Amino acid sequence: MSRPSPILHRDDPDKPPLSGATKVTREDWLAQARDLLVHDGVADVKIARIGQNLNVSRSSFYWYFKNLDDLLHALLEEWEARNTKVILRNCALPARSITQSVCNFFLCFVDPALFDQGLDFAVREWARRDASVRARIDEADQRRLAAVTAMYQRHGYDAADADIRARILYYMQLGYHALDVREATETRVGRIEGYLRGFTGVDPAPEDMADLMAMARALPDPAR
Amino acid sequence: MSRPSPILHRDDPDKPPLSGATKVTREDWLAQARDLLVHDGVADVKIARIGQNLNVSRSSFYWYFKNLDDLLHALLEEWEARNTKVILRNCALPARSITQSVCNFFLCFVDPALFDQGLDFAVREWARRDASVRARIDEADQRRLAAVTAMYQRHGYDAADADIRARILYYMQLGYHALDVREATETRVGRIEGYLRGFTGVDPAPEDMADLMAMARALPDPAR
DNA sequence: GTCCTTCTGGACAGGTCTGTACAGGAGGGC
DNA sequence: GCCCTCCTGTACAGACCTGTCCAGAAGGAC
Repeated sequence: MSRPSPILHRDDPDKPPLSGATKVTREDWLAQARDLLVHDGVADVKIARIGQNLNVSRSSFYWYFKNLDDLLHALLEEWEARNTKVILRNCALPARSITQSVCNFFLCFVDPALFDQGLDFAVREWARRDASVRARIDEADQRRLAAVTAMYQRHGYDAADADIRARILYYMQLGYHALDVREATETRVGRIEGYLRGFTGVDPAPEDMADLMAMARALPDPAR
Repeated sequence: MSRPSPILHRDDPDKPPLSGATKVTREDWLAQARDLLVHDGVADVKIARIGQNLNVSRSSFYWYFKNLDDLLHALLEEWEARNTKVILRNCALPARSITQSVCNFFLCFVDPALFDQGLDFAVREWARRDASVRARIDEADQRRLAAVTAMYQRHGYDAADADIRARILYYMQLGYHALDVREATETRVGRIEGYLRGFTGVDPAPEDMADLMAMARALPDPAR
């Protein structure tokens, strides 16, 4: 039931020691809150619970944040700054073929250090009951889709075709995560050539596949 | 902010009048709870709030249900009996071409009376923090994917190709809904030929497109 | 040492939610 | 009319969560 907590500032040897009566930092509160947001949903992000996880009383919270809304707003800023940026960057990466471009797109999602899928999904869920969050995620989706569409167009797809393919690729990637699919890397790699054909409409070039395989071998196994 | 509530038994002229001191039925409690589950998430399904919406006190709830868990469990049963069945049925429908089969698949999601997307999504969200729900949704996804795969295979796709295409189709459909996309029917219909080509790998036959267009015109506009 | 700033703990009031106990209202069968 | 069953309202105890107030602990500057 319990999962590994994010490392606290006070437990991290790489960070400067805390001075005074300080036990936790603003970042500690944020990290724990993000953890709760991702795993249990917005409704379960509670000051009391975060404080308990941090082993610190709630009054500490009110030193760093005005109230719960203030903290949630900060998490939203973080999400906005991070996830969309990664997709835009990877879609803009130079590539010798559409196959390689699509691989670049996939890379966002394969490396947990890049695109935070859990956070993205949690924010999406949050948006269902908060119109302002909804507006921000709509805008983010549009920017991401535009980037993917432009990627296809750079490889010669006409506007209409690029639009459709971008949607299939992006929606499918979200659906894949909506299912919370857990497959061994092996399984995923085995399927990928077929996916690539499906997404590009062309057979992947041998050199693209070779690059991909080399990359895949370097990745950790997400299945458990 | 407020949305139209489900029609209560007592307000529905088609249903038999309530007798005795009865003000609401078990189904009323369930319908309101489903509404909250879909729009606000499990965490916000509260007896107090449902009772308020029904204009009835909480003690009524405890007549029909043992406790909150009992009600949530009933919602889960309902979901399981409904959504998966529709997909299995539509995938098994006879069709003269893969294009028509894919259209049959789409039909599940286009008609809100068939597959309840909101409920499916809400259950998926719920599964993130409840292992038993997670197990049930995993099983449902497997059964659905198997049905889509079999559909492709019936039209001559080999096992590996059918598997990939089924996943692209199913994941993409979920992703589409994860985004909560709202497009005018016109827009969707305009894109559909491209989607069909993408999902089947073949050009849609004119007669299939004609059938599709006839059907599309009969549908209500989901955009607002 | 002394003061200052920064941060935390404990206590309090007020709100929401759950589950239980029990009295009573309103038809239906007789 | 009378009882019986079904259903609902009120009241209560207990859990949990929020936001505020204020005393005080623990380094840093001097």
